[in-house]
Amino acid sequence: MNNKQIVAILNQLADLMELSGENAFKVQAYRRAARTVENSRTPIVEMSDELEKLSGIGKGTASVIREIIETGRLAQLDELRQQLPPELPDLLALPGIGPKTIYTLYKKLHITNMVELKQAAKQEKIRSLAGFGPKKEQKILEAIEQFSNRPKRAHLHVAMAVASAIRKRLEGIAEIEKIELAGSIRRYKETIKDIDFVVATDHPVKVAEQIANLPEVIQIVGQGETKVSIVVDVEGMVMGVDVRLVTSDQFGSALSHFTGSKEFNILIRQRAKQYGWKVSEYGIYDPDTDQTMTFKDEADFFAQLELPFIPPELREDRGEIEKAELGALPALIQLRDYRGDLHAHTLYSDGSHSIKDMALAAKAKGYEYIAITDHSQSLKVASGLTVDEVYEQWAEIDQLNQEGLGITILKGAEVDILADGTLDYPDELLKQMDLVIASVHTQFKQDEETMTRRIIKAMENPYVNIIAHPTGRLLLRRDSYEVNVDQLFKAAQETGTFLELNAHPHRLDLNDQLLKKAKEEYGLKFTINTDAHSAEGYDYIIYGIATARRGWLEKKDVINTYTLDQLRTVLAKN
DNA sequence: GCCGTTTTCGGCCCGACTGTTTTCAGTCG
Repeated sequence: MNNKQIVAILNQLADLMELSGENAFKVQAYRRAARTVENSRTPIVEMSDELEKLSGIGKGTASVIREIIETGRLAQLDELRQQLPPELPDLLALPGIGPKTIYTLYKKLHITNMVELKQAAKQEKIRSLAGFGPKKEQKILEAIEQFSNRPKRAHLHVAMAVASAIRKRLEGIAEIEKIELAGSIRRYKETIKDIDFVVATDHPVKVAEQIANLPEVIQIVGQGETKVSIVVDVEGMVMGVDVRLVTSDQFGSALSHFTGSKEFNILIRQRAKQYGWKVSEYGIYDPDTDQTMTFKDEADFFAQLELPFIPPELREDRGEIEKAELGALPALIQLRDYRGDLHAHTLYSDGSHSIKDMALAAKAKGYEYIAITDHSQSLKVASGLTVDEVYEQWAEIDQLNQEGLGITILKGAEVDILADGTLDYPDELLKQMDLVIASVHTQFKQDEETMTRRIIKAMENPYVNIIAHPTGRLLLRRDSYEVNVDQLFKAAQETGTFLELNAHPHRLDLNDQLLKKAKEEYGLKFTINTDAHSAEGYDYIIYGIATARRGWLEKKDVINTYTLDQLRTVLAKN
């Protein structure tokens, strides 16, 4: 029973309790406990005796968790499952429909799934219930309609593209004084549901009207004096956008409020409470003086609570407030610290530019070095290189380095880790490379033990420097393969292997939480690479840096910040 | 169910918006 499984059971319990009309705070307590387990450094199984020490876990939840650990199930949950129709929780996914509504519909009209709900709404059975009316009924029908074709979560780079198009529009509205991105996109979360902006203006109604009339708008979800919610279509990318309208005096507190995360905001409010104050998007209210303090800048808002500026990427309730209080926030890595990309493909395999073009593009970014790492021979779909082709490529690299392009090109390869953990090139070839990346591209379905052993075996090869995209996930498309990350991190530590943070917005692998864990518990160093398949691919580095920051990484944790000499030293593994 | 520099009871983050209501409940972020 791992932490993830325990989290899933606790959350299911919370969902079902909520649906059966249970006290909302009780539900919240289980959700909070689930969160604590999720963020726990050690496997919960190993600390069964001291569960009550964890914040948010008391006697009740502790015994629930113990039951899960010992029996693998939870009687309370099984009971709720018996009482409630199995498809009822699915209805929670409908926008605008919450647990209270679902519970009432179930109790009064015996609605148990989406089909029955649609039928009841169409037959106008819902409007007669107390607290319901024709509009609510209509909303339910629309929610079901939109459910299948509403905007889904988007990859970060897609959301960024939409955001920048909308930002340009906002910049054209005369009454707007200041614009800032907020919400999860400002925190660089790996996928984005909708885009938040905070805008300063003295004419909110006028501004709201102009925003609602932008050419990209395909739906107006809501429009008030403080907020416009729209759905936009930017070159086929459909996303929800919320624009919050405040005065420039309120901008600082509003920006913090709408940047979140939700959990971070709760901690901020609790902190304000210690001073006897109340925090809202409009400022900090002091009941003693009946005054609301306002803040033009976010930093001033934090300062009022005796906190330094906390970078948005850290605002996730992972200990950042505690560290900020002590003045011990990490000095997060920045884009300007980055000296070169160590994972790039060319025309030799499945890239779309030549070695020279890739090198010159890297130079144009201000890089000092770049590693060419095309695929290895068995990966036929990506035109992996035979041994002979590798030698050909090296001749070209030698030639270019001799010509002197103003950037050093390193000889490398992204070598497949075969199903049994052996590598796709002989050691004789690997040992001549400046750096060797190893990665899994096949046989994703292996069980955890096999997969873990497979990757560790590759790390044990004396010539392997880097494991690329270590968990193999594809965001919004494919879960990571089964692998024991603790064993992986331990092996990386013992063999001196660097784990990659793959910056491609479909991957971002390792993710933020694993980076933090690997750094804090195993003291690992990392490499951030874009896995560029074209010159434009280098641009994704911003997502790699942002994810590293979310993982609390500093300059010293990332070998791409090293000078060429320092880099060569750490790559000379043996 | 959790928690305590307001400490073992009575709170639990706060406000906007919507739809149902003549004062509020549900949902969302």
